[in-house]
Amino acid sequence: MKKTDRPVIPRKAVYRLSVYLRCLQRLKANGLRTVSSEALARAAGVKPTQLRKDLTYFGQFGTRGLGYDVEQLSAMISDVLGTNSLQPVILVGVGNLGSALLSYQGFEPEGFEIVAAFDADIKRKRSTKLRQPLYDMEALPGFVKERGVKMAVLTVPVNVAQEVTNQLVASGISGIMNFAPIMLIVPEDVMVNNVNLAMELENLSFFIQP
Amino acid sequence: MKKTDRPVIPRKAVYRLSVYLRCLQRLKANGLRTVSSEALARAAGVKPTQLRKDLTYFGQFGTRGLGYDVEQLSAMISDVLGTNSLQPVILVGVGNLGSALLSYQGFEPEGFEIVAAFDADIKRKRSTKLRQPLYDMEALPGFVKERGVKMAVLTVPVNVAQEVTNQLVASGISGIMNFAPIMLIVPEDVMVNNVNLAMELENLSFFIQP
DNA sequence: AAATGTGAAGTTGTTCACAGCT
DNA sequence: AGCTGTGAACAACTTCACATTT
Repeated sequence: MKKTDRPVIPRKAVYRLSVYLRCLQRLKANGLRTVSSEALARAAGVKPTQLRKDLTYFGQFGTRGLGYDVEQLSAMISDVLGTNSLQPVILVGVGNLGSALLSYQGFEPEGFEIVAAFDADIKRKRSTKLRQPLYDMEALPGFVKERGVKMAVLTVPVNVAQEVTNQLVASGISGIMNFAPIMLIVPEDVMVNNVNLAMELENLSFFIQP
Repeated sequence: MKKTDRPVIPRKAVYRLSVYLRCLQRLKANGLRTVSSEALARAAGVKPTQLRKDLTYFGQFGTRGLGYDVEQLSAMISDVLGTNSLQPVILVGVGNLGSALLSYQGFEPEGFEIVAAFDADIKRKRSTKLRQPLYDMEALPGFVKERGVKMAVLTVPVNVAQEVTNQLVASGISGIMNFAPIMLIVPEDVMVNNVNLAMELENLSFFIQP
């Protein structure tokens, strides 16, 4: 049986769902009750037809002649994305970037909470004052199982990234946001999202060249 | 005249170039001199044909029957990406995420240096000890011109993101790495790369749902 | 009349198959 | 013989055109 029981949905469409959700939140804050695909698409920076097509992957939510109910559409997107309830996330690798992300407070409002940090050498890292508890790697499997954590932020050095990933997978983690510049090898049912800030800059660098 | 005098290159191909470069650096560190498209592709997590196709956008760099020269291919990619020399980058918006990125030391080895930070209210932000000088927004145009800065990291609150973007563009910035969850409106010759960490988590969240 | 939902057409990006070097 | 380079086939994604609903 394939992983894709879900009617095949383009990954890009799911990304845009996140964008739409943010736009809807702003509209809601401005007191708007309904919005047309044209208006929402403009706010999201896409074509109206794309917005409508994206939504049809998940059902029908609009009213012809009228548009979409802001509240209702927000709710449905949150529901689809699984961000209706605060989801616990762990962070592994409390180095430079890791500590930076631990002190970043932008996840909570979006439905994610970094509930704990893990590192191979917790003594050396104690200096930094963190909001989250910091544990040794061996505490990982227990913590993940007990708290039912599904997602992890991986900010370890590249040379140990695969090894740590194996531990994460063995502990039951099924989603990894990977900051190490390496293609992690994971089982089919585990999802990896690669994020590389330097790479984003390189990409910019290329496209702005004279 | 179109912006695309450059033979149209898929943006994704440029991203992959960054991936290849990192793989090549590891190979070089391991003492390898040449590499086949198959080996490099495996390391990068893509198909060999895709790697070869990507490279042909920029020229011919391999030797048939032999493969690619690691050193030479690295050099050509760095050159294409414009990361041969250290590029100065500024950061605007020294809030939570902004300070986190300022303390992140992962850019320098990749060819980028955050040379200064800017904020609308530098007095309130003085508390944090930064490696980089912190200036008021009004110092921006002068600094950018004087130092020839081309790229900026934008980490201001979403409600002022567009306004600050306009200032950046007016000052001569042509590449923006935008962390605010909003589609910035910029002239055609300015490039924006959107990065949203919460969105990456949402995306993960969707795909790992049972 | 206004705006959604959607099959079909069009576009872009990926993979194949094999010709062409070394 | 081995491996790259590439036109052609294929697949994925986007846009169009318009039927459909309120």
